[in-house]
Amino acid sequence: MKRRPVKERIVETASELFYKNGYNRTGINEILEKSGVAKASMYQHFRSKEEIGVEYLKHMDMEANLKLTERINSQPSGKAKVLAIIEHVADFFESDSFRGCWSLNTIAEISQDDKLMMDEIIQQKRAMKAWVQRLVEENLNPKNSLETANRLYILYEAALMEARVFNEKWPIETARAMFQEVIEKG
Amino acid sequence: MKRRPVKERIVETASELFYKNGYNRTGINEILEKSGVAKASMYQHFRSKEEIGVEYLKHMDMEANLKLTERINSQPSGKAKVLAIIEHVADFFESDSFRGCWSLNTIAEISQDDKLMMDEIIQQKRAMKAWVQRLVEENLNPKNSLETANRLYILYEAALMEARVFNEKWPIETARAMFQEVIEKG
DNA sequence: CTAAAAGAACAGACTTGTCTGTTTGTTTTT
DNA sequence: AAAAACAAACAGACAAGTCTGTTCTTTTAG
Repeated sequence: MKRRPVKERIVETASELFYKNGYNRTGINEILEKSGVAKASMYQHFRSKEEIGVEYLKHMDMEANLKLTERINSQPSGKAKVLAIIEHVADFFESDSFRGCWSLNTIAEISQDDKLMMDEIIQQKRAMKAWVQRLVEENLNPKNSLETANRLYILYEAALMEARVFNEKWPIETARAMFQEVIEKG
Repeated sequence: MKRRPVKERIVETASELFYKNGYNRTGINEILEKSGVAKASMYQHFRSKEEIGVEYLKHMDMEANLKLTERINSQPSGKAKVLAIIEHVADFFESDSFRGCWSLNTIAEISQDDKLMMDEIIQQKRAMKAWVQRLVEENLNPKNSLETANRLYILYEAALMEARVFNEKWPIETARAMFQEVIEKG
């Protein structure tokens, strides 16, 4: 049986551990043990832990974007496609590994000087905000698409964050109700 | 000149450092240097770093609650008192040390097993949510005070979080606008 | 078809530094 | 003189990253 490439194994193992236990609380050695990769091999692919951290952020982002895309594609054009954002959060919450937003978790841990990771996080947040705005423009007819997108975006973020903090579902329900009103009025 | 009590000096120094640089990235020794306290003295007052962490959370909470109380008291009864919550966030954002919510920053860093700190954080969040609900009940006449409070609460949290992530003011403005609509409709 | 060469990946000891927390003993304050 | 605070060495765990050498797999050449 052939094992998967080293780089993939590292990123996947690191992603699990970073997301579950945090970036700072997860050591290189633990990642190496769990992924069955030798240290020297790892440092062939990554110059530093921070580089693995960036790949972790990208990996999580990609997976989430795939799922969100599916959710959106499964809906007819119009309001339903926008609402899919909140349904996506609800799905995410139901998964047993749910620990909120990887970006927000990570940003709280690292130094502002960790440029590589900071830039990736900000970029992901801006991309998500832009995505929401695109969805709004394509599926709603709001007077002010930026304002509408801003509202939906902070509701999305709040749902994700608060569901994690309380480990309860109500923030998602609350956000969903507000989402619907913003969409209706749009 | 008489110095302030050791315990206070530690909590205040730790609070600055924990909030600015993060809990995990701030070592005991740095706190001791900056506060001018000897290690042995410190361990007379605290059994562990985690205990200092709890005091940090309480300290930040108290300071913020004082300011929010002032803000609320300076407003006439009615909608203005509820809106004071968002004005409080705006104030907080303007302060140059602003780094978002200390609780949410900390929860991302620590293990779920750190009972002392986790409990303090959850308790603070529940207390804030209860405070919002009390304000709603005393100053508005909503059909459903819990639902209204939930909405205002997640908007408050979103404003705090997103203003920090982007280091931009728009999330607060967006939240303020939504706040007003929730209040009007209530 | 086989054997040598090359390139990955593996194993793990080691360096350097950081961290929390302990201990012992001295100085300051009250 | 008793209590509090100080100073500094120490212990032990753990971190990231380096280095040496071994094993396995694939490529290449005769």
